[in-house]
Amino acid sequence: MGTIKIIDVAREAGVSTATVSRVLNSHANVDPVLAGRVREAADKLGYRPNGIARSLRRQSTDVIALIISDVGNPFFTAITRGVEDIAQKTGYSVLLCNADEDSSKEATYLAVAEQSQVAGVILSPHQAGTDVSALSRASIPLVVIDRPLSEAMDSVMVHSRDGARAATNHLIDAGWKRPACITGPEEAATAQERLEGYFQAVREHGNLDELYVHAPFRQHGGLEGAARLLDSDNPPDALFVANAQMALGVLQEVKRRNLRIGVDIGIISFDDAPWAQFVSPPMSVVAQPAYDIGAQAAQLLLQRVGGSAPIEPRHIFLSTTLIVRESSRRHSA
Amino acid sequence: MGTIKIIDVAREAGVSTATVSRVLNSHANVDPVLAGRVREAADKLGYRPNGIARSLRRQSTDVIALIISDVGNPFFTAITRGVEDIAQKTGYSVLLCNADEDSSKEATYLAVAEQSQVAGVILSPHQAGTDVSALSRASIPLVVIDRPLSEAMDSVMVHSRDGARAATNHLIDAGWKRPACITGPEEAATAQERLEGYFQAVREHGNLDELYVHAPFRQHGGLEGAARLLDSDNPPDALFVANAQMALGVLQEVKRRNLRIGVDIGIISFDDAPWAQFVSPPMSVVAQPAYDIGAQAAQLLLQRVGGSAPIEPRHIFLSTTLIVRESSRRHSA
DNA sequence: ATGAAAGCGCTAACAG
DNA sequence: CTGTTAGCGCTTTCAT
Repeated sequence: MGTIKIIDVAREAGVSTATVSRVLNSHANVDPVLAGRVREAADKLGYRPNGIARSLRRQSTDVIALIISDVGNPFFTAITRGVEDIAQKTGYSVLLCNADEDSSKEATYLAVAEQSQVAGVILSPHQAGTDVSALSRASIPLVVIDRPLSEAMDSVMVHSRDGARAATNHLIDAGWKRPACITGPEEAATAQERLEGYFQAVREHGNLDELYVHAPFRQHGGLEGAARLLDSDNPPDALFVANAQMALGVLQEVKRRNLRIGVDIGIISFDDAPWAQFVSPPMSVVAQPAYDIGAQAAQLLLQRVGGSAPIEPRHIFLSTTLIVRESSRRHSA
Repeated sequence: MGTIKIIDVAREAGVSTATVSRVLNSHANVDPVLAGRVREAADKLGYRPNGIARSLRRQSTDVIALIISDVGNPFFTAITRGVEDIAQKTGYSVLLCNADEDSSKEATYLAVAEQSQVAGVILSPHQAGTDVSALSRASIPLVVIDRPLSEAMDSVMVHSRDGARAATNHLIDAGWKRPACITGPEEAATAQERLEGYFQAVREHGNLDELYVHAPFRQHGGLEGAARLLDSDNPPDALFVANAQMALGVLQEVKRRNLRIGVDIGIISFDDAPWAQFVSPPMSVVAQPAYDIGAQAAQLLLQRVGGSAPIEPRHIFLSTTLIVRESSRRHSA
């Protein structure tokens, strides 16, 4: 049973393929009678349009690709919702690609996006150097989120550095004496920015050591980072952690060492994960407006797709919010 | 600057398009010299294959679609990793689609999958009645996960009922007198199964009331479910919660009411989310082998895609693991 | 081993 | 308002 194509419908309805195409795409100027016959025929035969052929001909599709760094990170899934909500309103489907903090997977998805001629892509680049030239050559609009790209592009970013600085300052104000920073891998711009924010705060307070480690943006990264820091000669008494997944690892290691959070050690992390207020003690965090990042990025992208956007790249910056809960407070033992 | 196509490369290299195609697809029997010229030309012109055209001609693609019920649910993101790891090994890309517990979004993605002729799809159907006939008509292999479909299909499922029964029994054995169940929406088979498991346990113990509510598989669902149950005349003293996101909502409501977990109320939930051991007190759970579900599903699918699968649908059943932590233990006040 | 040429299924000029 | 037809860019027989 070969698939039914437009010509089969045409024959069944006694019209030309052009007419079939017209009614199926609800073009104007089609005799209602013929239209009826066509729809009937299509129904009867169970005709299903071939999207590939259509795309090839039209040179366009109505899907956008969202390439995120890690599906396991609630920050990115929240972004996803923002993108989906906006895209759906406009009739676009969003295909999610999990680059998994891996440049080669990212490159694969970028290639898939390019070769399947998606209408546009939203990307959180693994590194600033990520090569997106294929997209521009194919004139596929791109908006960059979370991490900047060396090339100028529409983007929506967060003032990570300020958030990190605020977090660290909060730790110091709360009475902790040796705050340290567990940040992401060196190649990640957000990791650097958060580290810089930490540096700023520490320097503002003078005579404080700069204590930090780089580690993967994952639970095990947080665990390892905490272990390294805590094993050092003059260990920190407070930790600023660069993302929620790492924070879980930190919790794990802190628990293993039987350290009392709020007494032996203070903790604050980036990202207000759904669980943050339920861990013990409730985790203080620097919340990012994840949903908005997604929504705004989608808006920017859809404007470009629709052609209603200026030539120059636009940059949107969003701010973080410091949410103080318990893990960062200091109580004497 | 029109896009470079295969014929441009052919001209540049002084060969036919057929030859270009052959070297680019590393077919055998190509003169190394010509092959070199072709590659050089392609490089020089910056040729990028058009995947759409290729797919149209080949009538196939190398991407599989994974349609999940909710990206925000760590259970599904863990499945995603399993699928990705297997797919990648075989050279397939996986496109993730978030149906968001919504039949119409699900239908949209099913249509996208069909029309873009993905090699196969892995789906966690929103309802048993989800219409996948379009896929079969297009002979796109499908494997169903998590929730069954009325049609016979390759599937990988979990013995939810047994897990639920074990969880409830554990609650009873721990000394709780009025265990209740907060399960998902009625249309979700997993919600029903978990409820049935709860019923089984309760009935095995005789003279226990059957206390339960249906609610969305989300945090707010858990919150609302807990509120309704706790507001009833003769409220439960223990809660079996049907998924991790709901459990967060339960925690929220329980906290709001200042109920002491382990004293005033016992809790156990489905799914061992990354945060489960860090909430206060550590959450007892029924763990599902999420990664394996994904990996096995991908294996099943890839066999069909490769044609190396029997005609009859295969069904894989995986078991849950009861992990007792603190939230389900009972201490006198 | 290479090239010519026929489409894959659809849409959009262009004619009528 | 409808039909004819020329491709979209690529792969793959079929000849040579």
